[in-house]
Amino acid sequence: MTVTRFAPSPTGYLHIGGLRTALYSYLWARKNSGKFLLRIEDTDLKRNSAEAAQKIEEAFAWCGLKHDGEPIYQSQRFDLYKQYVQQLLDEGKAYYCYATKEELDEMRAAQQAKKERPRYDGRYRDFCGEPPSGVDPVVRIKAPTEGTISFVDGIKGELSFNVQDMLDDFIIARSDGTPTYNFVVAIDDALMGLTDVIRGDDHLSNTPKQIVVYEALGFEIPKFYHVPMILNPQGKKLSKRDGATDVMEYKQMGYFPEALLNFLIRLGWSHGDQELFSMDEMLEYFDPKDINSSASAYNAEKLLWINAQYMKSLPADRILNDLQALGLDIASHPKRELIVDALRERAKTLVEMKEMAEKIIEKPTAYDEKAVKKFLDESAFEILANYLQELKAQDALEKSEDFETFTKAFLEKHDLKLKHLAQPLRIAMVGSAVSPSIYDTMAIIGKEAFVERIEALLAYFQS
RNA sequence: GGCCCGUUCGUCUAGCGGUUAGGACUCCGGCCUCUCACGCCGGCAACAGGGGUUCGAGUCCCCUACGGGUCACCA
Repeated sequence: MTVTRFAPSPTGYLHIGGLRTALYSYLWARKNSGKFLLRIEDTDLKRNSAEAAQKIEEAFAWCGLKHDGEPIYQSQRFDLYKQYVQQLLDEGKAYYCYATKEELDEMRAAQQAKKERPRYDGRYRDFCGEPPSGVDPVVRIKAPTEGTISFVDGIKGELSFNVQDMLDDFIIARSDGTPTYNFVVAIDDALMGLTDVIRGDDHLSNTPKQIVVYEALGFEIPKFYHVPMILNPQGKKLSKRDGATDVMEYKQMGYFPEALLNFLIRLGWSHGDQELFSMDEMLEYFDPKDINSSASAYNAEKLLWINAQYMKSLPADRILNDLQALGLDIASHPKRELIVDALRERAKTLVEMKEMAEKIIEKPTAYDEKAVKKFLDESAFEILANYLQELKAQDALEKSEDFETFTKAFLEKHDLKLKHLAQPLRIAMVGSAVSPSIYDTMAIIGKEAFVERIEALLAYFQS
């Protein structure tokens, strides 16, 4: 069975790059009817964690990514890790190192002065004398001192690292007894039954270290996939300064989670020429072997376009629901579906749609000067006054078509073209020369309010 | 600096030895049209450079350049 995981360190929120690797892991597990697990890498006790984990769960929930089982917190498994440290100690595969930080700093400085790679020199590797007093030792693992460590990366292909310039006897337990990252990752991945480790390629050079741990402990080595990073539009590593990196910010900005996921899956992965993928299609087509081996730059315009595509196709009640969450209360508006359908081809985000809807629903508080100047002359007022009079005499105008029929009859009767009337009516309805179809706009506003708005416009310019 | 990974239009990408190098976003034209959008049609635009291998190279190999990652008692 395929088992994958997402293993963030608690940094406070779910990063958009994290979401992409999580999505890849999620898809691969689900596609193979396997398991997708969540593990919080909080071995550094100096950092927060409960709150950060909650943020990740929140973002997952918004995106519809479900992990299997309860999240695993490394901070709660220290006893377990200690057993493995002891096991390696007992088997002679690890040892206490009494070198102080100062000593190590000195050693590194000397190596760098000689233009050598900084690495632990193994001074306590075979030490069996009397330990220096007053030093809390760290535990180091005995890494191989020569040869190569090779593995096949599911994305990058066959990889081979020369032990001499990658490894040293790295620390697996700090002087306070807490275990370190590369040690616990290997243990947890093995114990959790991981078959496929999909992670950012910033971890690529950790992999040989983790393989050392797997081998020392006799665990089976999983398959690795190192996913290239997401770059900012300038081609540099994506950072907070590049705008929205927190997944939940996209919710605030009016994006659909489906669109964000669609955007992220296409960043570094493709299936022929297809751009839009439903979750079912993602599950059908996704395979980590098709992930690109080079980094890709974040492109906000493409995301906006994808969101617009979802805006056009998502069901109206779903969109209504999301608008409600953004504070637009039209759940009981009689024309709520018409509002969505009139705006879904114009608004690229929910926030935009909310603003556009408000512009129609609320009566205009001002009239756009340019539009007034361009479209409201004497004859326009006259036409508007006539239109108003006949409109008031009409009853039972309800649907867009009703307004259209009425308006066309009016135009024909007075031998006018629509262009004489459309823009003046728009200004009356929304205060500017831009709105959806005037008939839809009329229907949304309703006959009573429509009459009032024309009257208001005429009154405003009579004084 | 050592090691590792990478390099097709501005961006995301297709390509898996023989293509007029395809699609998408952006941008620019045009059409549609009650405005704005949407949609449709069209256009601009790329194989980092240099060596090989081969009848033939974007595709395979090497070098150079550039970009990224990583070298902690962080994860």
